[in-house]
Amino acid sequence: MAGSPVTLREVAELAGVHPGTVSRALSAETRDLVNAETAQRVDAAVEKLGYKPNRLARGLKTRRSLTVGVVIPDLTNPFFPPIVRGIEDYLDRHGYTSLLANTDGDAEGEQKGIETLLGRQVEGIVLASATRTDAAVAELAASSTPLVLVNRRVDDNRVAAVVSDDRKGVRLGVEHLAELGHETIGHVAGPGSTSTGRARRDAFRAATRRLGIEGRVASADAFTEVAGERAAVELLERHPELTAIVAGNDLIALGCLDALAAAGLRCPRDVSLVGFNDMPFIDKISPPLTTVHVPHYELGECAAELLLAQLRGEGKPEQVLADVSLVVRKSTAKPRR
Amino acid sequence: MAGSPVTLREVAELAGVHPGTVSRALSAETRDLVNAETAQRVDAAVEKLGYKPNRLARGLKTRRSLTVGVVIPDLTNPFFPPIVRGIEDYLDRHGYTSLLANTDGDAEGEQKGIETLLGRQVEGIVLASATRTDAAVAELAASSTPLVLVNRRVDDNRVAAVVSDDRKGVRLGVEHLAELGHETIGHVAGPGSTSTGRARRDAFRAATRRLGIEGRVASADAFTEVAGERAAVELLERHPELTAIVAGNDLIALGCLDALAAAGLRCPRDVSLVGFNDMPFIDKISPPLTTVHVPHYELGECAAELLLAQLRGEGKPEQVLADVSLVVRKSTAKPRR
DNA sequence: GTGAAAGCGCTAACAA
DNA sequence: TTGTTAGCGCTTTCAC
Repeated sequence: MAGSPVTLREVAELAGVHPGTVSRALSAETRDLVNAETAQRVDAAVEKLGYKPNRLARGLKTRRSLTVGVVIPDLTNPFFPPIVRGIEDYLDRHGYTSLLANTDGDAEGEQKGIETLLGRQVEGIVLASATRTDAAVAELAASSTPLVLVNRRVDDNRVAAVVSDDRKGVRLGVEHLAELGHETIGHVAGPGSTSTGRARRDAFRAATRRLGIEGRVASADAFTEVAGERAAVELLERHPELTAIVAGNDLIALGCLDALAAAGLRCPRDVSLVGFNDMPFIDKISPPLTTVHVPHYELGECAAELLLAQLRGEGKPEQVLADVSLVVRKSTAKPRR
Repeated sequence: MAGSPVTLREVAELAGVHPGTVSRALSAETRDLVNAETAQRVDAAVEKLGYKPNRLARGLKTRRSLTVGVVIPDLTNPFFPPIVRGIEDYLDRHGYTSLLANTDGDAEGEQKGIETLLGRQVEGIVLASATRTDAAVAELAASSTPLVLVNRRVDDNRVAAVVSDDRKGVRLGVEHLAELGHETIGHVAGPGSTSTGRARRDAFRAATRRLGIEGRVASADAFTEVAGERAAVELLERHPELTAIVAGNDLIALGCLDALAAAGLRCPRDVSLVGFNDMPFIDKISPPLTTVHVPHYELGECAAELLLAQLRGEGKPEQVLADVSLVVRKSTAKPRR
């Protein structure tokens, strides 16, 4: 059925015109440079032959691959697929394709991923794995490759980023807990090397202080369930008086749940728990997690939009803050008397 | 930092040799055709200039894009990311890259996705969205594009596929329930248009018959929670006597849980439930789901391996059956007296 | 409005 | 062992 691919040259022959003319007739921007009748003849030939332009060849000539790279820590972390789809759907609507790279959470993997993508002639990169002082990101930003960070940012705020409103999210969580009557609240922070880990921790400190609540902090060294559990165990040992925990994200919250269970504590009866992200399926766990909802898909779309704008040369790097909201489920309750 | 990309020509100039020689020196297969000393000079120039070969150009010449397409229903379905990573990791180790396409579950989306990928000059396709009589798949298979199906197969068994052992999985589930003492078991099947939906339903019928158990079947029209719930509601209404359900997959099992809750039934106290896939986080729900474990990641790796073998011209299309096992958690128990 | 010709960056015969 | 030449499939000046 496919045979060997039809080339533009063959279309030209069938239509009885020069290859250059076919090229012009087929490109939207140059189509009106060609006689309407000729253009139709070309269309007919294209149709008849089932011609599909070779994008590699086109890219070679135009020096545009119509491809962008997407760097994420790990596709199997359910947090990322919605972001990726947001990016891909947006790109798709604009004729672009994305290439994915997983870093598996380390700087080396990130560097390698970026290089692979660059070797594939991506025109720009959306990166979700940034650490606050990310060397690879700094290098990219210094180069001429358009770059947009998503979810996490770097300290240098000249690099474009679309992130969720960490400060507001945590504030909402703490306020919710305060309204329920909690007076001593713990926070299992994500790694301080990430903007999200740091910003949420700072926001936690600020919110508790403002509300006159006792805040206790422990740090997980990764946004994972096991790291969250370790930190939560420590937090609970040091501060058995706390009646609620705000977790650095949902995965860490899962770890907190493990730690609570291990300590013989029930959630929310003994300790209330608030997550961050509202990742897929987190409403199915037991107890359904009260968490800060982040519009993942839109985050991705927005990042893709910013990137394409940069590629078009429009608009300089920009920082976008996505709004968040608290979704109250069953992991929070009044503190036990 | 990046500047305008360094070309092979510039490397040649710096090394004082012909571009052709550089090309030879840089390709592993032809490297020994060139003087060791010259080769080193080339390496030095490459290093100095930070040369990165342009894969588009190479692909244009060699007619190999080193790219394969991956077609899945929806990346945000947590079932697929592990498969995709298995594919990508394998490809990566072999110098290939993958391009992703989401079909959103319909034939039209699939057709469109395939076309997009083909337009991107993919050398082959791994497809996870096949229906049993998939027209797009048939067309692809008839063409010369290497193709490997994963997870689901088509009725035509000449097309390569790596799928899980549906028959065994369901048998394990039914046997487990039988051992617990259940005598009337329901099955909420997935769509009969898919190989998995059909095979599991057939396996259910066979297993119940063999064990002398009453089997009751209802069909969901999609592998989703809502479709599963609808079918389960119907099943429960028609057969209130059943004490256990085998779901077509984990998402359908989630729907069954909803239906049970709506009917005021508790799991596993009133009705036991077995899923299929053991997808990420399904062990976190309430109650943790007893389900058939499928090695997703390995499925992906295996599919990628078969595809690359086809690309090398080795081995003809092959059918691979991945082994499964039952993982017993908390959603199954003895039937209530 | 269309043809001619050159060339994107690379590889692969063929010569030398 | 290395240089020469041609060309992958396409776009884009430049003439006509």
